[in-house]
Amino acid sequence: MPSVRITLDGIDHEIEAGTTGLTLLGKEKAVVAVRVDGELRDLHRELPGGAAVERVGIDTPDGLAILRHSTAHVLAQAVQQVNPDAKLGIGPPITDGFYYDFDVETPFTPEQLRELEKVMTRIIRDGQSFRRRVVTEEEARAELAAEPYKLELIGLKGGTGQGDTGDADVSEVAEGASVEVGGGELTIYDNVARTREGEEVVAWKDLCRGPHVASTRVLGNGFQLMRSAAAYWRGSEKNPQLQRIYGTAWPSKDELRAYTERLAEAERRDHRRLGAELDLFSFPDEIGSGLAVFHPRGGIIRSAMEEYSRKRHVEAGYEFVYTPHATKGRLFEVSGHLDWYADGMYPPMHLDAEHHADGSIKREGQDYYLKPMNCPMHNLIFDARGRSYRELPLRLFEFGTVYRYEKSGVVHGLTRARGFTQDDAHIYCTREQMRDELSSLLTFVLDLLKDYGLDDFYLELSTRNPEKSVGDDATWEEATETLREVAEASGLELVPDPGGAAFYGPKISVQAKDAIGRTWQMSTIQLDFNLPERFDLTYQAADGSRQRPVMIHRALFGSIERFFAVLLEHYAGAFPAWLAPVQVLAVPVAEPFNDYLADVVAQLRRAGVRAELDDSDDRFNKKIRNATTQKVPFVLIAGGEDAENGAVSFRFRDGSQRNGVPVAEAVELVRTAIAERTA
RNA sequence: GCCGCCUUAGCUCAGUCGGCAGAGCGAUUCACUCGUAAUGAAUAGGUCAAGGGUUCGAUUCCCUUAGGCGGCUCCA
Repeated sequence: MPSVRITLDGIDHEIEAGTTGLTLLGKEKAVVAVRVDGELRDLHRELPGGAAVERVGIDTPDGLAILRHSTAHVLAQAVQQVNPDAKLGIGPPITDGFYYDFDVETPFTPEQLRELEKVMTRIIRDGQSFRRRVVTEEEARAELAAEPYKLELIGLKGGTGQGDTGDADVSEVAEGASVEVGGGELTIYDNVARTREGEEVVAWKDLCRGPHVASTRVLGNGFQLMRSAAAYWRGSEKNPQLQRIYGTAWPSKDELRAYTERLAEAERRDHRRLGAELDLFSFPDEIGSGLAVFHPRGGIIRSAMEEYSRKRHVEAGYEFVYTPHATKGRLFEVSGHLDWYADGMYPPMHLDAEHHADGSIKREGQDYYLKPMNCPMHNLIFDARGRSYRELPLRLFEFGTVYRYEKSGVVHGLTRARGFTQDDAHIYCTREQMRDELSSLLTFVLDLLKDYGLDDFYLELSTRNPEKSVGDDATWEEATETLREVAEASGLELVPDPGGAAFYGPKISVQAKDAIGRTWQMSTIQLDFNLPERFDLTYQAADGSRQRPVMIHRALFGSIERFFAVLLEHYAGAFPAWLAPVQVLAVPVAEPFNDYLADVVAQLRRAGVRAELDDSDDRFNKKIRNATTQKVPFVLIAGGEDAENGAVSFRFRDGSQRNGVPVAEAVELVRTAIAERTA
């Protein structure tokens, strides 16, 4: 056999011509594929001479994607084994798992998922190998004649590229924008099983770019089917819905367990659950879907959040305004909202129409709308009188409540509500001021978010969607570039979001990671040259000319309700003392010390602390337990020993204690922790 | 809006293959109460989401509506 040279992870190797990844690396169980000159390949394929070969470990992002994608294939095989009439959609890997879409007569039931898991386990134990085979378009069409969706994918790419999503960008596929057109050749993967006689048979096949793990055995350590749901074919609601099965897959059972534990933790932190447990807010059916009421405890947290924000905004030179919740439609015609977002607005209330007895119109009525955004009203404040360049930047701030008619299926607790309050500001400035204003604004935003306890950020730059926008290219270009420069100067990671901008201008959004690693879109900063134009806003410049201001839209929390939910989940309900609804709970060791502690509570309240005394009939240990489940930051305990010494004992939220603290010192300790937001 | 699932006491959930409904926590009352996560007992609390249909009889089966949950689409 002639030999060829390759490099393996940078080290020179001499191998026999025709050696596959499997022969070379088959003993290394953690290697699921190789990267040959930068391209991911199956272990079954030959390693070409001169190639730079790298191991792809099962724990790497690529390795996990391959593992999950292969598991998706096994799922599809299982589905078709149970139900040969099921037609295949696509089955890509996604974060932490995979899905596969099927066209089936009836949706999958949870029982069927358990059954499918068993069938999958049998396939996996069977040790089938994934074998890649290049086919022509004609061959693919012939072999997949019974798979209409696969045929559609073949047709989509004009005969080149790949069919299944492979490692395709899932979001692209979901949007149906571009089923990946990579590869240049069509491939089918055969799942080859071996009979007892040692004969190889093709158990199943699927159009797919791959790559795949070498054998189904690799998948046996940690997969689970999670749920089923409907999904539109190629992500468009104009298309039929397929039945999607979601699954997860991991290299080991421990990792699978860690993942399910992570899900359980997220569920325990769910703001809807904590909101009820801690008596913070609710969504009464009587009011309507997506419209929250805040209970006293939630209310005090919210007001503490708002109060601190207000203070910081005053310091940063914002002025406070108030605007109504409803307006005549004309305002949103001028702004363009009715052109772009009428569907997302509550329908109009038609008011003031009068009719003659014969039904003819005596007076035309007016359409009034609940406001979905505050900016048009702020523009009217700007325009209420002539403005001078000396007033700029003019920063108008409002906790402005807006109403958006969210579709029924998308309403989700406080994070996606139909009525919510934005911490909304609009900054009017000159073009010259714009850059400085934006960069100080970004600093302000990040500093403030940090004060609320979030500190892991990245930025997203949302750029123009030509289908949904107003204004000319040059203006958009200038606005976008300015934002980009400011974002890049921050030193934070900047992720592009093409087409994600609002109709009037591009935006930077701040994405924050919470305590368990989920990211949330928080603040948005949008640069807008268009609304000032539409509202014909002007100021008088130093030379006496009339100039058009630039407008910056910004919200830090986005929506207070949503930010509340994010913090609630971030802290798992254990708010820092400055936000906690009850900051101190005083617990007497026994009834005779109620009065003593009542006096301590009174002192705390005088110091501005939200303190309560637990003088219920519960026994001492039960009171401690109650304080713990309510996640009170400071529990103050007093019994005979403390009372004699004019002291109290602390029990902190982590269970630690500090006993015999003189009352004055205790009050000071609590007061300081709250004022400095340190506990 | 679309698909699926769900709705039983304030909360979390049992249960009835169609025959006037149960637990734990919580609440109320009484008794108990001395050092860091559950004292005991009693009591109250439900048109089994709403409306319609099938049936001798419906919380249970069917239909409609509302609300919730999980996805999809959407998210200015």
